[in-house]
Amino acid sequence: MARRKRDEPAGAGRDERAPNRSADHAQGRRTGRRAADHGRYGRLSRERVLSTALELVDREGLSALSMRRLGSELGVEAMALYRYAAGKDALLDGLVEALYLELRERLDEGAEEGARPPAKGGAEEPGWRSELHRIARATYQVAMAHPEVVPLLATRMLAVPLARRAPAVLSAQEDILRLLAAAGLDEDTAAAAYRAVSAWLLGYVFADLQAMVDNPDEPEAAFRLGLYRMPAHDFPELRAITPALAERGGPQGLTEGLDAVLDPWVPGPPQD
Amino acid sequence: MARRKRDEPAGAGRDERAPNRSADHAQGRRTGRRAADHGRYGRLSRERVLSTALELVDREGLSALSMRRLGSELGVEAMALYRYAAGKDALLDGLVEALYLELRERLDEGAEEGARPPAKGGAEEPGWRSELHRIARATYQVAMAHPEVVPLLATRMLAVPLARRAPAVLSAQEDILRLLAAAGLDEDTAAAAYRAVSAWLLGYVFADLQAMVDNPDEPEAAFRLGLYRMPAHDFPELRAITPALAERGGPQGLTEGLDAVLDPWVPGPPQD
DNA sequence: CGCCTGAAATTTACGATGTATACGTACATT
DNA sequence: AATGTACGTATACATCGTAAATTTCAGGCG
Repeated sequence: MARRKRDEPAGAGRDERAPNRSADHAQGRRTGRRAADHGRYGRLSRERVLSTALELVDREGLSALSMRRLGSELGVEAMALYRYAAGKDALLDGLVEALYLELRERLDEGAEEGARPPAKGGAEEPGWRSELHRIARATYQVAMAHPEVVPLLATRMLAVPLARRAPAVLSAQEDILRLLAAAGLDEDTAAAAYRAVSAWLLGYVFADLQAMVDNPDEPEAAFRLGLYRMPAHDFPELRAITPALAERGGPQGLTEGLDAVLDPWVPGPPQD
Repeated sequence: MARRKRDEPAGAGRDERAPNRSADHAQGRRTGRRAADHGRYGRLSRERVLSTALELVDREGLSALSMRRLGSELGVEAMALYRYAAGKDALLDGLVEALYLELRERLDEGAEEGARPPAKGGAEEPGWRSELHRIARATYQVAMAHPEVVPLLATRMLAVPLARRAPAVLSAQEDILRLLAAAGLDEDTAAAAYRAVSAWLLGYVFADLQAMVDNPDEPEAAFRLGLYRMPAHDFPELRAITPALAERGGPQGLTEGLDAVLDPWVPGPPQD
């Protein structure tokens, strides 16, 4: 019962502080990397664990992510990872968090341009809608940059309750809610609109990533899509439209749909 | 090299024919169930495997589904399942297929009422929109009846290319496309509209199933949602709106949003 | 300097999982 | 009754997540 009194994992939970003291100094060099080596490239850290995991998943897919494999990728035994993520599930949640951190980065770096189109003529806020679009586009970009991680967005969203999500995740949701409030929506309407927005964002990303390609190396389009194996006369519409479905909707499809989805909830005209 | 010449798994692929000849007769009884017992309750079949798997997942969650566990649920060794599903992934695809079969059932049984509101006055088809709503509602019902399977809808959709999907899946998609064609959309518009519809359906279901409850047994609502663990002043909007978010949008939220999502693509007025 | 302490990473071990391969067995057809 | 074949079992293996104990390292203190 007197377990875990000392030797507690440092940042296994959602603790923000990094467990390495001098973050980037290539330390452990003093001894000339003699024994045990402490990982291939200096000490471990939650950040290093997560970013390496993200690279691995991007490169080889979700199923390639195992504790041992990630460990070896970091030059470390599997069990060493348990200091930085409480378990595999926590690691996956960490990947989701990493995506949201990247989203935040993307949003921040794109923030210093055309600071404010200083309110046209009416009493309408001009800012909130374009801000929402900006968020949507950035979300789309992040998702397309890490398609292998996208399933986790759905999976973990159904697994970890809102209140337990990483701050990076919550803050993205808070951003959207703030914009909806700026649009003048009262609390109940904002809740409905928020659900619509998040449903659309997620659904659109999934729809756009939908696996269409059956045989990637085939030069002929129809064969690439595997059309020949679709029962020809049973699904004529589907067969006819598959090539068009294989194109991506892109970010503008996202923002257009976003306006449409928002339309029932906001007072003003949708676009102009 | 000369492997698998005989003894091929019968229906492991997407083969439709059932491998048992007399489907429901409680066969194998002639010998008085002497030796080996052939499973606890008569022979195996793809249908039995899938429906048992579905029950198991509904009851204990996706992570409870393992080959051995499902085997023992059927009174059979794990390897026996490989005659009916080529592997675990194929089994998961089978679960998705089962959901679509249930969708089909639900649609068929609800079909014999108010056969046709016989075209009001104009040249507009009145039927396609309400049919789409019907499909949406049925989809919602199926998803809510099997929430543990819903993640698979996303996961497998990104994993198996359209042309390889089960007929039950394809036919559901074909249905939607047929309705869009009936609405007068040309091919390209129909493709865009179809993407919007499927994105919305999927996203809405996910949004509505989003895990909000942190501590189910708590009588106080705020505690049940885990609000106390959400950094209070960092996410004020989110915190204020969480209780409203905990309510489900329900099927009417789905159909309303569906109309909104469709609005940019269809010619006529949205509702009337 | 050498020791000590707590943190970081390793070692070892266990049970569970997916599945390849080989084998048995019962049934339907002849 | 013989036989071929569909169906299920038996055995085995590599890999997985992770609990527990152990070793190794870094740095503050005498």
